This record gives sequence, structure tokens and C-alpha cells, in this order.
Amino acid sequence: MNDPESRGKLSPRDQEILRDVIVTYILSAEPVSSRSVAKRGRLGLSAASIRNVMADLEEMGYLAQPHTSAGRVPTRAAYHLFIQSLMEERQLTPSERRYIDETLHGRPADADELMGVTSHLLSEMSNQVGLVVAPVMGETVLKTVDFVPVADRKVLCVVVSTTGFIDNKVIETDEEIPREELVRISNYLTDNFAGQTLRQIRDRLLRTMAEERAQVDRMLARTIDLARKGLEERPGQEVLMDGTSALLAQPELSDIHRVRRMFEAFADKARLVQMLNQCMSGDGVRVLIGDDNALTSELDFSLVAAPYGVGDRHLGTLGIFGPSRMEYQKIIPLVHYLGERLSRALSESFSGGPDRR
Amino acid sequence: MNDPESRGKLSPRDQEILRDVIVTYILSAEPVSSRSVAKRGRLGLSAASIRNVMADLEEMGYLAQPHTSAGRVPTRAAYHLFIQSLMEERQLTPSERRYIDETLHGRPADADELMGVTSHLLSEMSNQVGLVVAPVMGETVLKTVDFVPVADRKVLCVVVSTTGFIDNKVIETDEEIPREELVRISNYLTDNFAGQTLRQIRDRLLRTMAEERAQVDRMLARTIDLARKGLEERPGQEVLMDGTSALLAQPELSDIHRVRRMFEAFADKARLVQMLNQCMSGDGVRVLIGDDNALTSELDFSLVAAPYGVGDRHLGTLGIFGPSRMEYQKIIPLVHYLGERLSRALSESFSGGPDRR
DNA sequence: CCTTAGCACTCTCCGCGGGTGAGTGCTAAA
DNA sequence: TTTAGCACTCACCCGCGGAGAGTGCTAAGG
Repeated sequence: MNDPESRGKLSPRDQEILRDVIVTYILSAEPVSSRSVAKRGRLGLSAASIRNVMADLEEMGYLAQPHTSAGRVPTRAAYHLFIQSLMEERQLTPSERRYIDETLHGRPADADELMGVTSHLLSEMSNQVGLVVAPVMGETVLKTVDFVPVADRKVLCVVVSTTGFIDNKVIETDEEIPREELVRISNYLTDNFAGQTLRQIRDRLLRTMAEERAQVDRMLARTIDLARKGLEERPGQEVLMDGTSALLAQPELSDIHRVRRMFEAFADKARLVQMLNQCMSGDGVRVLIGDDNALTSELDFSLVAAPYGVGDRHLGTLGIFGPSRMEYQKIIPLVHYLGERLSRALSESFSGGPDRR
Repeated sequence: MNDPESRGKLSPRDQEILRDVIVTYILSAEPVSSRSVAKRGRLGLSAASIRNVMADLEEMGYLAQPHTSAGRVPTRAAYHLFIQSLMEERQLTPSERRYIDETLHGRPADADELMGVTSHLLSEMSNQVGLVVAPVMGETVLKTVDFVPVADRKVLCVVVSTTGFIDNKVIETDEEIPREELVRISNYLTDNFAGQTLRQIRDRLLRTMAEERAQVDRMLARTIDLARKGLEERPGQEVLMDGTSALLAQPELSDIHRVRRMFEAFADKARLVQMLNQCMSGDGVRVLIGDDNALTSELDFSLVAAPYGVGDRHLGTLGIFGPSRMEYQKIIPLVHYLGERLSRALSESFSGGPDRR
């Protein structure tokens, strides 16, 4: 709708006014009038002058009017510009930082809990929906495998990754396998395959099985069977969500239909994850503002997301979901810091580890 | 507000009309007029006669008018009566039954999954919110304990109950414990404590520790320490929920405020569980209709719940949450059947079990 | 005595119209 | 280039009145 060509340069004054409009709108959620900008009086200009500038900004595609004789509202382009250059990136305050550090430091017991706490922090400190996408298990690097008998022919397979994620899965075996043999099998797998991703391991096992089908002994057959069942087909990425009820306080969700669509979208985890992972190639924080993506565009909602991982290994994504008029100045540093913090926590607490003998 | 004393006997005709009003209201969600009852013509009466009866029913506290010159709406008392005697309990159709059986039979891999599938079934087949409260781990009977090393001083404690529930918890130890010793400890615990509830075990261990503090050897000390950390303070009951977005389709949730209160209530899991467990002493299906309980009363919502368990051991509760005008004829048998079915699945698949040597 | 037709009455809902106020765009003067 | 002034537009609010649905009551009919 807005032709980027048509956007001329913005004079410093234009920028100042645009910024003021955006900031005001972010706080009020209501169309901003020229008069209110004038009254705030940053520039000592009259409403009429500001009206002129605002008309120009509208022409350039940065502002829009819901209807004639209403104030103006920022467009996507305006938000993008705001984030790029207009906004002064507020750092997290020391106390916010401390709060995060303490919360995350107190209990790094287990990577899953860590991620739960992170999504809660995201939501709590932004009053929006916090999201954390857990790593795909198939891509994680194996540290140990253990098998615990659960019932006659049921075995719990516990996979621990080098990054501290623990995944359990109950598998059914063809016959009952004695406890000692389970121990031998898990020792064998851990010794031979630690350091590889689950996917690699599974592939290698499948190949082995195909090649030596005839001459494998009983124990190796069992091993392959167990490993295949235990390591294959990990469920897709899981997403942790927190703060959906805070979202309902936003004025943009004052009618039911939007709320419904929103919750339906949330229920479709697969698409949510896809959106979160979209363009997560780089390092820093990305912002999707009412993108072509169904979820964000129809509702005028945005997503601020950052990747996390250990070393240069990208494990997952975390972010905040809320109305396009969210407080980017606060939210971007928050997402940024939590992304780093989570990465650090993961690499610190779960480096080193038990060697098996 | 309604004095039960004032309710006289209902003639068969009164009952017939009351039933018709309730059934109609359940389907339409709108006040029922005398004319519409007459037109349906079950009794061949005119609207005027029916008006008389309806006036009586209102006097007796079974019907209410939102305002003069509106149709009538059933009261709580009416729903209670409806469920007790007016309603003809529709059995589940063979195909519904088959659908449940097949869904539940295909994958009883693990008790947690079983419960997830159950809550989904509840929601899917009723178009309401389905709920399942998982058993409190502290009350379950121990079958085996295993310890799996995860990092230097972190151990994953895997508790398997006789009913097939598996609970994991990462615990931090004071010092690194060699793998063989972990095996010895888990063998010791399983051999000595299988068949008792986690709470009993914890108490006994604490007593032991207090008594013999001085003269315990290193290994016993470690055992007690690990067991105490692994078995204590299991988190409260967990509740699985499914179908919240279906709920938003209900006409009673057409304004935001109710939706908000509802989601806030849902977020407060503890109270939700409390409500579900309330008066779950008996065996059958219970129905709470807009009870004094905050959640249901303010919103005109009801809860249909039933316990499940193994043998005579009551493990948890499952149910459906929806508008008071829900289709009890269908929903009560559904909850009933799923309660039984879940109980059966739990006792069947996880009876017997591995003995440890 | 029960049932029903008829009628007046009540109350919600909806559309209409006018008044109000916020906000704009334009023009002309400083 | 800025600003004051003014006409114009449009959403919002409010009150009004008619339409329609539904009731309660009464009186006639089986």
C-alpha cells in the first residue's frame, strides 16, 4: 500500500514529530491529534504547523487516519523507522537486570525449568505474551542415554543432551529385557555415540541394521531396536507460553472475534513455532511488525524475537508477542538480554558432565 | 433466593413443559417463550395455557425472566431437577464409544500421554473445555526409583508408580556420586520401599535419619539424602486442559470482561484443582451448577466431573467445564464413560511390572 | 373446572435525527 | 515560514418513537 519510493527524506523536525506521535500512541492506544503534540510542546510549535508536518508524514506513508477528523496512527513503516533510528534504546535498569539474574540464578536445576522461568520472565516484565521455543531434540548432541524398566515390556528411555535438556519417552519392546542388559545397552550407546546428534545416531544405526541384518547377535539386535525406538521421531519443537491473560487487557482485544482468532492461532503451535523461527538466521533481535504472516497482520500485532543457543549452535528462539504499538524501547533490550542470559545459563550449568565407565 | 420449601409437587404436565423449556434453552441460549413451546406442540396446548404453567414454575423457582416481557430461562434448581429426573440419559452411541476405545487403545504408552489424550477426547466430543487432574505424586505407590547422572553434581531421579505414572526431577547433590553407587542406591530404595506411597517413604526416611544420625555409614547417608531430595515436595496436582478456544464460541462469552475473568480463573490452577476435587468423595459423576464457588457462579458456568483411579484407590478427577446450559444428556454419560475408561486403562496396562534384582 | 382467544401492557431492540466536540484542511495574515 | 482563524467532517452520545416479542389478565367456550 505504501510505495517506499514516495518517501522522501525526513527533516529533523519531521522525525521529532513522528517520534512524538509514535511514543504517544504507544502509551495511549488512541489516535494522536496535532493539538496534543503541540501541547506537549517539545518544539514550541503550534498545532497548525504540526498539522502540516503530519499531513506530509501521512503522504509519505508513516501515518494514517482511521477516518477524516480523527487523529493519526503510526503505520508499519513508522514502527520500522522508529525501531531503526528514531527510538533511543533504553537499557534495562540495573534493578531489572538484577531481577533477571537472580531469578535465573536461583534455580538452574534443569534446562526445561530454565526455559519455563524465562518465558515467565518475558511475560512478567513486558506484560505481554512471552514465548520460548524449546530446541528440537533431534538436533541436540547426545551426552548419555539410559533405559529404565517401567512395566513388563515398557522401558523409559532417558536422553540427556550436552546442553542439559532431558527428554523421556516410554517405548514398548517386543520382549521383556532384563535390567542388566538394559544397563549394558545404555553403556554401549553412550560410549559409542556421545557427541553426535540424535539424528546422526539414528541414521547410523539404521544403516548398520540394514547392512548386517543377518549376522548381528541378539544383544546388538536389541540395542539397535531400543535405540531406534528411543531416538526416532522426537515430537516437534515445543513452545512455552506465558501471560496470555495479560494480553486480554490490551485495548486492541476489546472485541471477541479478535480474541477468538488469536487463541485459535495460539492453539496452532506448529505455525507459531514456524513464525518464531522465521528469519532467525542472524544473531540479534528481530522484529516482525504486522507481517504478511496471517497471525500478526490481521490483528496489528507484532513479534520481537531473538535466538538462543550454546556457542555458535542455535538451539531455539524466544520472544514477546503483543500489539504493534508495544514499547519497543523496553522490549527489545529485554528480549536481547534474556536471549543472551538464557544462552549463558545453558552453557554454564551444563558444560562438563558425567563420564560413564 | 429460591426457597425450596415453596416448591410444590410438579404435575406430569408441569414437568413436561419444564423439560421442554430447558431443552430448548440448552440449544438456543435464548429465553424461551410460551409460544415457542406451544408451537413445538408436544402437548397440544395453547400458548396461554403454557403461560399459566410457566408462571407457576417461575413462582416455584424453576424459571426466571431476564426482564418482564422476555421469555423464561431455567434456574439452577431447574438444571438440578433436569439432571435428577427430567432428563432421559442418552447413552453414548456405539460409534462414539468405539471412537473413544480406539483412541485410548492405540497408544497407552505412558500414563501421562493417556491423560493428555483423555482431556483432548473430553473437549473434542463435547465442544467444551476438557479437564483432567493428574494424581498427586506424593500419594502414589512406588514401584521403582532410578537415578541417572546428568551433570557433575546433578542427578535425574525417575520415580515410577504402580499405576504407570512417571515423574522426573533433577536434584542437586553435595558431591558427585559415582554411577555404580547410584545403581546401588536405587536398588536399595526399590527393594525396601516398593509398595509404599512416596509420602510414607519420605516420612520413614526422615525418621531414620533423625534417629541414626551419628552411626550411619557413608552410603546410607547418601541414600537418605538422595531419596529425601528426590521424593519430597513433589509439585501440586497438575491439571491438563483442552479446548479453551472452543469455549470462546459460546454466546455467553460474548463480552470481554467475562472472557478475561474466565482466563484469569484458568490461570489459577490451584483453585481449579480445588474445585475439581471438591466433593469428589463418592463414585459417580458430580455436577456443580453455578455453585457458590467463584468461578462457576459469577459466570453461569457448570462443571461435570468424575473421579478416576485404580481399584478403590482414587487417583484424580476428570471433567468438563462449560456454560450451565450444556447438554447434560450427552455430557454426563461422556464423563462417566471416560472416567471408567481411564481407570481401566490405567489398571490394565500398568499392572504387573518389572521386579528388580 | 380447565382451556383458550383476545387484548392491554411492558420492555427490548433498532433506526433516526440532532447536537456536541474533537480534529482536520485551508487560507490569509504576521 | 509560522500561526491564527474558520469552515467542514465525522464519530459519538442521547433521546425519541415505532416495531415486535412476550407476558398477564380476563372473559368466553368446551
